[in-house]
Amino acid sequence: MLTNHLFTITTPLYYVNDRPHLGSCYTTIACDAISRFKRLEGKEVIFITGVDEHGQKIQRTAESNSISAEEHCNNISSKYSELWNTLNITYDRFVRTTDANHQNVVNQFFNNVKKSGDIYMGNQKGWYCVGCEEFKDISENTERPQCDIHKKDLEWRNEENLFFRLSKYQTKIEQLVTSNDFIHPISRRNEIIKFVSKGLKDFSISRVNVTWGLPVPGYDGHTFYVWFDALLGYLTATLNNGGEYKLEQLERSGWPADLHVIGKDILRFHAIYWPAMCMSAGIDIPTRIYGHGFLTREGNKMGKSLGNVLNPLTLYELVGIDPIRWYLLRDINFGFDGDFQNKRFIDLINNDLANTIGNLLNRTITMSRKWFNNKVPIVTVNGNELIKSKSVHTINIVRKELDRYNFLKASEGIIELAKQSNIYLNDNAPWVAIKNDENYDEVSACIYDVLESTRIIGILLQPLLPNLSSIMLKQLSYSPEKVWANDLVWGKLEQDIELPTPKPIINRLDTNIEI
RNA sequence: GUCAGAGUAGCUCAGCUGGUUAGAGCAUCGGAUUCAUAAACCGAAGGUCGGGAGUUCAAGUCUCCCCUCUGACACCA
Repeated sequence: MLTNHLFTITTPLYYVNDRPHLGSCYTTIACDAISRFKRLEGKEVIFITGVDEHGQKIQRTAESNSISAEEHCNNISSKYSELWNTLNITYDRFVRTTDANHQNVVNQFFNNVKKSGDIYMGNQKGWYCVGCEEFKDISENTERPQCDIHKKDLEWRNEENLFFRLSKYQTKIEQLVTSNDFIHPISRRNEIIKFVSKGLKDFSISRVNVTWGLPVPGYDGHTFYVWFDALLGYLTATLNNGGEYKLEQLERSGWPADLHVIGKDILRFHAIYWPAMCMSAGIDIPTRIYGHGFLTREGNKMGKSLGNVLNPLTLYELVGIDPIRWYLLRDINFGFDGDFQNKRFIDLINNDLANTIGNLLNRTITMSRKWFNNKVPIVTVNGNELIKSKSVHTINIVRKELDRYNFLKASEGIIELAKQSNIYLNDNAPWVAIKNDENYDEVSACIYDVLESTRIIGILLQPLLPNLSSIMLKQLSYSPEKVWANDLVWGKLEQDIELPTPKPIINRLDTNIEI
């Protein structure tokens, strides 16, 4: 397999403690946009997503709902896959850490790491919060410490755990994280560099009191802790291509991942633990880690306690997929935090999609049909070069920015072309010119130019708004190819072909709706 | 607490190595138009650039102090 034609991208494996929220949607939609872009650029993409299903927290949630952990995981996992299907996410693999094959991969990986001499038995002791399920960094001499979050007394625990020798990889990890392209965005890279420079400590990879997890081979009572379970899901998913689940098969299956897209909260584990683990297991390390920001709502954190969590499914049923994607991709600077604002959401959709782009398509097709026998005009004179050169310019910008995962800049470029096209129409006023027969050829050229720039807008929107894009192109009687290089050429719209009656490509949102 | 980043029009942000009247989009108001989803187009208003001091012929842009916010500071799925 020609690996340079492959592009492997992953979302995090979402923890199935609760149903999916807008944050996981954001990550997944970003990955979807990247995947679609890469495919359009001619790559063969392996788009991996999935769920992380083990751990005490899940066990406990299941218990509180009086169902088995398996049942709980099945419920929530299907909520995820169903949501991705509803949102038309083009994922190729959906991995569950409860898959039998996953255990197989985990065992192989663990054995490799063990052979490298990087596993040892140690003691994990400290103040432990049952609610948080973690050890707190509080001095041993503290009397009756409490958990800040749960306001409960902490328990002193001294637990036998297996450890991974992360400290051994200090130098290699330092080199890795300081290299230019490994961690994005740069602000986060600096945090990681600083963290690593303070010295890496070994970390525990097993738990003794958690039954809902994968057993560690050779160590009775131990189950793998999250990082030696969940992260390996990427490998399991990569190997899920009809072949054998052998680590030796990874390289010809699309590993290493070209891009792990994750939330900033788990950056350290992906940028430090994970590559060190891969080095130890003798497999290639991923090429790039991209930590994106979090979403707030009207300036506040989204959370159950505030009762302001935005349910993606509700939002979808209210406005459809295009507004959601447009808002997340065009308004949030990928890599930074974003704020979801009701008013801004509505303004953005109505302005960009309905008014600027939608109306451009509508008015241009209407004119073309009205004056050219329901068809695309036949051009006999050269049009103004302005819109053509503007289009070519926009194509370059959008491709360049998408290649950097800068959806915001790419979107702005597209909007700019739509604005220029609207201005071009207003400046040339073909509806005035057409009243004089002498201008017929000139008007043909003008309308064709704008139909063409609108087609290019439709093509460029494919990775960002696949649904809206396809509606636009259908109205322009244009069928795009799988790879967009040939579509992104001026003059591809056939002349003298029928144009159907245009319909609004998206309805304006009522400015009074509450999301 | 320590370190890092940020505080510029109502909102979201641009403003590279200091240099003429501080920019954009959205929101607001006005004009004009009708091909179009009362859309597009043109224009106006709107900022003592967090506060204070300093360097300089000149500071949003450099230095110092203060205030506010965000993030990191190891086991947070």
